Amino acid sequence: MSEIRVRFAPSPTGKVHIGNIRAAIYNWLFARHTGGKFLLRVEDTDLERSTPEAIEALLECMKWLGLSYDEEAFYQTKNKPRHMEAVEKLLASGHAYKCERTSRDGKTGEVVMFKMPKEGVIEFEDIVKGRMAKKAEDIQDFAIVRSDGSPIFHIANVVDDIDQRVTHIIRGDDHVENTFKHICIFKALGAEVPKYGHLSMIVNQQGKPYSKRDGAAFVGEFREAGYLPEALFNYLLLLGWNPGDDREVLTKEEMISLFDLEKVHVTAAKFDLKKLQWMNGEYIKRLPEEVFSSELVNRAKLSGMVVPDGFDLKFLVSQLQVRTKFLNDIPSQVRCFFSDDYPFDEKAVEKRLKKDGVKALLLDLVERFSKVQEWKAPQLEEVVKALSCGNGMGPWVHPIRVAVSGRGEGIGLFEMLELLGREKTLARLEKAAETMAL
RNA sequence: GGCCCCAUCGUCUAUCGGCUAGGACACGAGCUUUUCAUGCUCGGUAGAGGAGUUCGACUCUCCUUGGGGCUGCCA
Repeated sequence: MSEIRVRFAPSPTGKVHIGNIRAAIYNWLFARHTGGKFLLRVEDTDLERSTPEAIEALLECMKWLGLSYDEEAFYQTKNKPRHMEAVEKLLASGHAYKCERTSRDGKTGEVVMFKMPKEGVIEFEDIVKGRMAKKAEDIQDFAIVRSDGSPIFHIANVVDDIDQRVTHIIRGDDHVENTFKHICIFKALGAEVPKYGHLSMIVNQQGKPYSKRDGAAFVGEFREAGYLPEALFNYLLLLGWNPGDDREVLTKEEMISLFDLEKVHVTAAKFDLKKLQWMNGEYIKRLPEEVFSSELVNRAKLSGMVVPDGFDLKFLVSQLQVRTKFLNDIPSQVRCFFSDDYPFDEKAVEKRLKKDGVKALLLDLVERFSKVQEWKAPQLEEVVKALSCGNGMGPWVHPIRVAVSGRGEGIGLFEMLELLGREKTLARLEKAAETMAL
């Protein structure tokens, strides 16, 4: 058995759809699992959209997800001579013919048509869908060369697959019907027909193909929203495949060794953002502390913040990492630590500070906190505990939090105060008492 | 219209004829006697409908219904 070779063949349009990248993921895993080659073919025949920028974006996206490809990237436009060579061959052997035609959008001219067999059944064993069959008579002859002389997808795709010696074509479900046509081209060209595996589509809640109207649909958008590539990769993989047991968060090694194309689902899967979000949180939790830490510093910097001298970053990280679902949430979570210019959440202020007695309470706390010997979370907690007389600390905790951080949520309150330090804490409590509390 | 494909909790799914139908997300309740989380415990919700094959069907067959794909000088 010869080497397994699969390919990912996107048209670079600037944005990579999640359905498309899932096909790439499956191809990649299949290649890595079998020890075969994962090839990249850029189907750049649409000169309008296939700009260098679009190609760059595509490569960047694959790199981000860790979809490393073998050999050199193959550019479809560069293979045009071979496409036309194949067309000549088909013309010569009677598998194709020229004919005058008018296209849907009114173009008239001579095109080359592929001649479908008029009888018999075209069949193939789809690795994910099983036996597929279609009567040849149900498929019309179809164009393979435009009136302007350029080769059409069907012929280009098949010839490229022959030239790249692709053994397994793993692609979206929307290509099943094309497969019957393509098989005929392979045969007419005297080439070996590759194996096929068609992947179901990712659909929205209504069961329609998932598109940008349904939310983030392109890889770049998930990246910008603060998703980790590993989380997106893992989630997309699970949309139509599972290892056969209850494991869901998998390492790349596990994915590679467990992946089985035959166990990929035939049915369309609905995209569930909530589960992806959960998955992302799982990956953030698993991030090495120093990686999360530098990510935090970077994002703070990008938002115009600097870590103050002597700040206990490690402590902040330990508190923040478990509760971060999106890397993008980091700036708003750390602002109150790195800057005195932090925004106040209207609702939180209204609910916690604009209440009778809060002003007196905050001033009282300033008194009590200023007497604390050691500025550490447990000691600070003692102060509030004493005030609450063993009842819930809620009435004290909430106003303090809003006063010192501007928000109704965040890391543990006393850890927060410890990180802020005595000086800032007291100043902020006082200021809130003066300016906002009743 | 024609052709092809599909059908288990709200969602992703396990089950390759023996099921008291399991897990995860989401949701609800509780605990961790401070928020928000994390963690843990508990809970509800599923086999589209109808025939058949079989001792036995969610699993096999057929029909109905529902959904999707394709039907381009797009890819």
